[in-house]
Amino acid sequence: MQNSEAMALSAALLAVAGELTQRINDGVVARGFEGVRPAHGFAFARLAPGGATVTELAAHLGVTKQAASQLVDEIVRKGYAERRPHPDDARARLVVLTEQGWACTRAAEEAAADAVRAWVEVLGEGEVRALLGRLGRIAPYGPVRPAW
Amino acid sequence: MQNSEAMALSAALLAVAGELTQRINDGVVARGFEGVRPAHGFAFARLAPGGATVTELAAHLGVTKQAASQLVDEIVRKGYAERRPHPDDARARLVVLTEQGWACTRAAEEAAADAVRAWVEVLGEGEVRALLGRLGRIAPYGPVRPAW
DNA sequence: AGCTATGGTCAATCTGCTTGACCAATTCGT
DNA sequence: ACGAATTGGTCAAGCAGATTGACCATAGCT
Repeated sequence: MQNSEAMALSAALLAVAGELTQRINDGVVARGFEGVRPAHGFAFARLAPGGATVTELAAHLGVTKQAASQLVDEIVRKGYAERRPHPDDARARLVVLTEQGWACTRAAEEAAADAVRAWVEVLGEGEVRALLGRLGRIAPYGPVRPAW
Repeated sequence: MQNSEAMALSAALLAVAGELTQRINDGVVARGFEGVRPAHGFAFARLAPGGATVTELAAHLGVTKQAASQLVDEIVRKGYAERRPHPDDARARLVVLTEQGWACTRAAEEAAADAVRAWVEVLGEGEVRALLGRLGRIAPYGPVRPAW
């Protein structure tokens, strides 16, 4: 495979990812959740199952814990999450989603589904599923980082 | 297609795109080009054919022309590009890559090819080409923006 | 008990980007 | 042809999100 093809693939991937992020965020805002940024969505995804500590969140987002702490301040101030005492560790605090935080997460899922629906219209459902399967096999572990 | 699947697809796409960006940038740095950020690569891509004005670059990157101008200052200072008078418009200046800028662009292509090669080993060349084809059909127009 | 590692915050600073003001050259309208 | 509006570009100030560094409280190990 030629270098230029690799570059074209990279460019297409980045363009699609950037567009998708934009669409999801716009969709969330359009559903009435103001003051949310894409990074918040990735935080919510980590908090959703059963909450997380600031340090865990920092690792998930690939930033310092100070930055994660600021982000938590922000989503707490906006009513999407709250800090609760950690059940097992008196040093730690468990950050959990509020009901509004859950609602915002559901809105993001709907927005993602809307965006993907546009792809299904172009490629067909089977192709999109195949895309998911292939991406899943090359997706890395490690923190979720901005695409640039 | 369920919302949760759309979310999984989005997450996989973002993860792959983020990882790819990281790898390309690391590869460029490893080839001896210091002080370059991913955004520079996208600027180089626009400048490569025959140069561009600051305003065109701003449109391509989806930022203000002031931000684009700063970025040009930076890559000029680092020796990757230079400002030349515009042949047709005395107000404008044409920003073109230097030889070092071209070398850096080639390094980025090689790094991209390295990253894609890892995918080929997992999926096979045919599948990767299919991926490129599918992404190409859903890739948007418009500026290249950070994935978040 | 003591020592070290870990979770978290406060404070200062940096970087990339935005808004706002402005100048020089071009293009448009009559 | 000539003044008005538009366009290309820079300067300056300020903001937002992140980083580094210092510090405290609790845990865990020996």
